[in-house]
Amino acid sequence: MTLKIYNSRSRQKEEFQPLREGKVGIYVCGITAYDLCHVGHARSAIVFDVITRYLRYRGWEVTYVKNFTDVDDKIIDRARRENTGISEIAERYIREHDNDMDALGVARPTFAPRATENIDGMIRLVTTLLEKGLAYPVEGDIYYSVERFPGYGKLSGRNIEEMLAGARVDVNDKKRNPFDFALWKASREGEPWWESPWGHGRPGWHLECSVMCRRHLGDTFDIHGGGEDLVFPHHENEIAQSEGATGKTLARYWIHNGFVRVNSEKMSKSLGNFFTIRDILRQYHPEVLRLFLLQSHYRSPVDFSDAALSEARQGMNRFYSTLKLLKDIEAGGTEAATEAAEKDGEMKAQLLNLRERFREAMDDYFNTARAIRLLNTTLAEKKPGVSRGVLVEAGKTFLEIGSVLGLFRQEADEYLRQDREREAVKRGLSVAEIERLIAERRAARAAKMWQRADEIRNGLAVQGVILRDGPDATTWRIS
RNA sequence: GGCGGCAUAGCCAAGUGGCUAAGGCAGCGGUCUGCAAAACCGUUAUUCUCCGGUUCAAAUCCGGAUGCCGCCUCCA
Repeated sequence: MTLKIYNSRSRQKEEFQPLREGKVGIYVCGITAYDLCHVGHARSAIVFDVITRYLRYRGWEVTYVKNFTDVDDKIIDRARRENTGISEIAERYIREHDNDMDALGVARPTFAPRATENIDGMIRLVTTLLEKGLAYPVEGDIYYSVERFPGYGKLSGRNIEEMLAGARVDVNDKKRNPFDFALWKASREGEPWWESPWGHGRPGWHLECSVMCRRHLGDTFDIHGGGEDLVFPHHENEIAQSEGATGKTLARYWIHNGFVRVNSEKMSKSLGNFFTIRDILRQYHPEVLRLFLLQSHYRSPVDFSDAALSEARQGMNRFYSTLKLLKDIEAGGTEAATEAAEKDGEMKAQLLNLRERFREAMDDYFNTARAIRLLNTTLAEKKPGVSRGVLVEAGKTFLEIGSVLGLFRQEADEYLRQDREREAVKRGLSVAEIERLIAERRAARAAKMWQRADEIRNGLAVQGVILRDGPDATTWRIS
């Protein structure tokens, strides 16, 4: 069985064959550290987190590189506004980014290089491009000459003439062609600068990625990823720089994730329709956000809304309720499970099948939506008639698959407790008050005062508190 | 203006040539329960935006229409 990857470059699914036996190198464009990350960044991070987890699950040794852009116009602007240096700004938002990613359960990459740590490499690359006649200097700036690179546009499926015909290109008479882009910019007064053969200056945005991926992964590596919006011009320019300099293919497979939308529009800083990761994590468990995002295929757009998250929360509760049930069964606390039962064979087959079908789904260019459906389908398979041992095995299989998707990482009891407390707080309910009423109702029930008991339950139900009478205790959750 | 993507039930969403079109949420009926909840059983698209075409066979391929979105400027 082979893994199929949709390659943006060829616009079709291709069989994945790593360059080096048993190893995979993957580079993903990270963030520009000038503000808090929003749900769009979360999607990209989670998608590539799951991709690397799956590649590892499949047995490859993965080197995962994700960079930080820590010098850029926006960082400079922000530093100026806050009257501080760019490294303070970058440092702050890299830290915040890491906090958010940790909270989301996104594994740290193997390497997380920063642009400013690679200035020497960038200068060397620009020098090579100048020597090869692919770049030219103008007043301390160095531009890449897109016309000198024959393959320009091959990733995004454009050609220079067509784009020129479409107009809407910026006016800059320093450039020979409007699509030429800055490799190196002369620093103006008050801007950060580095010493270079062309005077004091700073790197253009695309340059860092060419340098950092090459440094960690070599001239040619397996997978290059990022958000859909990076296809043009960022990745196109990276190809021009890297392939122009080395004469070798930069990345063999290009993976681009689709956008998060809000009311059918792209979530973005400039539109102002974004939600930061931490805003969302105040309202929902990280795995709810994860489930929500992974329920769609990574290339499809996904519409973000509170209703959609709330729905994902229901799904997550269902999973964790089942995991709790399985755990209780393992602990021997539930009478339902027997030691051997007639449906064992069926369930075992189902579990074996689940692993296989999970792999099939993920092999089909990381179809997490299909994978999640499999979990749901398995959930629906009858528990009665299956023995304790097999149910315990089922729980383990779920956790195994969950570990690839980054789900079910928490103890079920703890998850459910946190969920109801979070939801109670969101609705302005007091946990202590709820529990007091439950105690009162229990007393009423013991005395068979059904009317009072129902009054309390209905009163709580109106506020969204659903009670569940168990054999020895009453538990509650928020609808 | 150029290039590209998407359209499947009340909502979300998989399926990209052939068994009865997955799954979730919501809804409805039932078992269970003091009443509930959970769980379980059953049920909810003769049909995939529309119109043509190819084929023995299409949600799936081709052409056209409509609608929505993205990239072309910083963007995950």
